[in-house]
Amino acid sequence: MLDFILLTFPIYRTFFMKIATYNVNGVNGHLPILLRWLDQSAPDVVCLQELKAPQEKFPEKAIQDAGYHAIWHGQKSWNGVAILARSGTPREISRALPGDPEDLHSRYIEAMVNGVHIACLYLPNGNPAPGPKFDYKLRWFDRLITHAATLYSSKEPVILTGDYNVIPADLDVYKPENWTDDALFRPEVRAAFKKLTDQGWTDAIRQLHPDEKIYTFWDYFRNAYGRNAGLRIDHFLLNTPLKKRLVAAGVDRDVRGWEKSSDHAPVWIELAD
DNA sequence: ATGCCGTGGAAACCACGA
Repeated sequence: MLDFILLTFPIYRTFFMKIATYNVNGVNGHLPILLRWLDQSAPDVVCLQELKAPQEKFPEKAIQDAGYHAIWHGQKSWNGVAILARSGTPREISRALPGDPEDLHSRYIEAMVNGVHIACLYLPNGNPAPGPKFDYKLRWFDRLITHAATLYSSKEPVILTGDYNVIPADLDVYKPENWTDDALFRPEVRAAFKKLTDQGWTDAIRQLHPDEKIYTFWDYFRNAYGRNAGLRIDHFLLNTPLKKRLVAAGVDRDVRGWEKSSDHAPVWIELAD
């Protein structure tokens, strides 16, 4: 009943902040999808990954016209992350994950938005494993764990969100036995995710939906979406001050079914003010 | 089980994604 009231009368929605993460798989290639989703879902804050655009080719005007201020860290061809906010330009804190000045991938951006400290991340895929790409993934994960410990101890509201390229548990993959050797599911990677969450972070989706099969990614081929052969790899981690404010979390699953969609679907949470 | 699809950039194929 409370849900009915809150969702039915728009005025009540203003008491909540809706924050989303979306791996767009090409911010220009999938711009129409992004704009359609922004219009329909109207999140207050959005973290984007896989812009696949250099700094100067981010579609700033279209994003502005949709009602969002943005900061972004682009890169030619690959990676690229952004934070969008309705309320004003996010106050940027960092655009690199500390710990390796040699790492030039655009996979991390951090900002203050509406009093919340938000880290938007795109963790390396890591395939094939084993190999140099998998090593890079594990090193990147180590740096994230180190930095997350610092953020966690700050006591201010903190969100770590984005595409983690991690399947945390059997429940998060349509057929676990097919993924045992994959860089998204290997024991080292799941252990790293556990080490991170053991700092005290709350996995928002699992907090509110502990037993539900929920996916955020479906492969483009083999009719993966039609068969619901998906993975849950896009996550929201919240620190203790925000855990108490978490009122809803979900996946805009239908977006993945739109013509010319990204292979990921947007994930969102709602926080009480 | 598999890059069978899709993006971006360079070159009319290749790297990369998960």
